[in-house]
Amino acid sequence: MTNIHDIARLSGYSVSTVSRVINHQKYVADDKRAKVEKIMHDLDYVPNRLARDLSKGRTKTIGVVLPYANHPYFARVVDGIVMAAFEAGYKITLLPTNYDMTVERQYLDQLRSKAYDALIFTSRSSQLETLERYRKYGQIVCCEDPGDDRPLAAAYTDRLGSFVSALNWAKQSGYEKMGVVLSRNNVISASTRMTRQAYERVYGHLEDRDLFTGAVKYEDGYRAGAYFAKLTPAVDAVFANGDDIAAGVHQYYLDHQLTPLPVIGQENLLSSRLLKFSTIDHHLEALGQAAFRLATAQSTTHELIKSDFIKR
Amino acid sequence: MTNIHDIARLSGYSVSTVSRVINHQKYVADDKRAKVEKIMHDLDYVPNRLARDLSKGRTKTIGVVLPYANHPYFARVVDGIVMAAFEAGYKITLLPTNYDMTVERQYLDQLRSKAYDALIFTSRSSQLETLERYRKYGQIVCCEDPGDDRPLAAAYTDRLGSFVSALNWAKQSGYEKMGVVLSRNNVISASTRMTRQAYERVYGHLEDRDLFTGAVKYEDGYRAGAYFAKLTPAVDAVFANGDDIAAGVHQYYLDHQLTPLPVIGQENLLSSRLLKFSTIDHHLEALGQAAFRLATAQSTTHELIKSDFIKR
DNA sequence: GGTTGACCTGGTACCGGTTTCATAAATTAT
DNA sequence: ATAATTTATGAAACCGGTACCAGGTCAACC
Repeated sequence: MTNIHDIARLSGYSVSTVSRVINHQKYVADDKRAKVEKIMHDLDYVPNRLARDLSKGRTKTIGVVLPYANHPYFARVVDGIVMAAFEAGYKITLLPTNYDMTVERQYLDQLRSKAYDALIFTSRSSQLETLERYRKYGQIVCCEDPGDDRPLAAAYTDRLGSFVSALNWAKQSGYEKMGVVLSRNNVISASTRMTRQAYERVYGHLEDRDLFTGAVKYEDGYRAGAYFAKLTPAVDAVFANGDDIAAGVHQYYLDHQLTPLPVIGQENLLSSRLLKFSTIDHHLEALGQAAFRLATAQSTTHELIKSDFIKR
Repeated sequence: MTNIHDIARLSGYSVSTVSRVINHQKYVADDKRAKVEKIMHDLDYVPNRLARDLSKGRTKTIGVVLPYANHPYFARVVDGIVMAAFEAGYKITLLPTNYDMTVERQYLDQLRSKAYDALIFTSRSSQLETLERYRKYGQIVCCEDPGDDRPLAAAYTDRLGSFVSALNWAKQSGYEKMGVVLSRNNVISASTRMTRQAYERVYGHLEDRDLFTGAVKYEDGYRAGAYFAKLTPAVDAVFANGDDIAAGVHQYYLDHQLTPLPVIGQENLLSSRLLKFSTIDHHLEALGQAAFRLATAQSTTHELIKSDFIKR
């Protein structure tokens, strides 16, 4: 493989000069520049990116931590990140965790090892304190509100506000008893925390029996539908953590000739449009774009993306 | 930033020994190994990945070329790739092209510059010849059948076979006139080529007026629905290049109180299950996994993933 | 007792670039 | 005419590792 020294030797100039030509810097005589460029072209030479990155100490690569790739939420966020990164000439590496803290830690160590300039956590299993400890090795962006006193950059949607809007609307629509579907029932998940908080604000204490957890996709929603269909006292409507999950709940009732249960979903996916139920659009592409911007900045700014409640 | 030389100096041993400790090689005395490990730990040392990769000449990173990230087809393929890569300790970088050949060329040049060990083309705009020319700089996998005599690795679904099955079923079901929806109406797209081929085999010549092109998402399908609703002579059914697009066609007819038009989609997405129309499951995750395996091998093997036609 | 081979260690070239610094010539300013 | 810049170029250190090779110790084997 031909390298910069070969070009230097063959052209008769120094590597410094060749480097200047490669990087389009000034202070190279026109004739020499032309000659070096010709030789580079003739030898089919391309500078080695690794050597460059090592020398410069940055990779122009950002790692995106997510549980798994094939989920509408993450797909939309990633799309926003990838688009913004493309515009800015950055590369995006996907880092799946499957919610494994150990794996997350490995990615944080890769940040330490300079494999990425920054990490974006679209979801996390580790404590925020853990992320903060790695802050000194590179920029870290998380996609939730980490609280004011935390030295982390953050881009997040207005979960609490939009959840409260949605639930208020549900209450005013006459749904007295509201069921809830969540993914992870733990305190790490911002979505879970905000849902509970909004629920308490609007409906008061959330009874365990009105809550179905462990739902990440349509089939889980279908199972949730089966659960709620048998529940007494019955719920009047269900607030789910995603449109496809809400669609599952809805479809279970349809498939079993029950009176359709009103559902509220999230993300404004195709399923909510097809089945015409209300949803919250979190503008996840915008979230991704914001997250990318923060990843390339060095601040610890927080950026709020407004969500829209879509009544159907 | 502390490096291997610091560790060597502070421990009193050579960089060779430290390197051996880092890489868990034998031929290091236990006491020295312990001392070096302690110093590495105390100094919070992590070896620099870039330096390592440069020295080794490989990155354990694979670039995945796709038009854009937020599309169910690519999301599923990428998911398969990412999972397989995770298992194998590889990293995946997403390379969006927006169908721009110039951008594709840039990614090929990045392969040349050793930024990736391999490239997977889930879609392409360039000619196959172009990809072949870059084969010598690294492994290249494409997700379509490149033909037997081409020196490219390939993983692809049985498009032609499954399309013929689907269209045969449609014909036998009494749909005499079949409309078709496609994305790109050019010869580069394997999906387009195979659809036309299957159509000719089952229905004969595809009339231009029975073809709607430029469809990549639901809204496009809806527009296609509007087109077919006005078409005379009308079509009896529509074969679309994706479930969400088929859903759009279907939904247009529903929304306008027309007799629902039978549609056949692809990918077995949620929309086809909700609206209960037939579809083809191309097992895209399996496709992604196969593509990854080929990317890390050095062969130019072809791998066919069987598709399933799902009648509904 | 000498040869063999496993074990241990360090020196150093190498991967392929960037960047600082020194030097000198050509311009420009005073 | 001289001082101060600007332009042009190369030598060499540096980024932070890996890997080959040489050299030395020590037990086993013939």
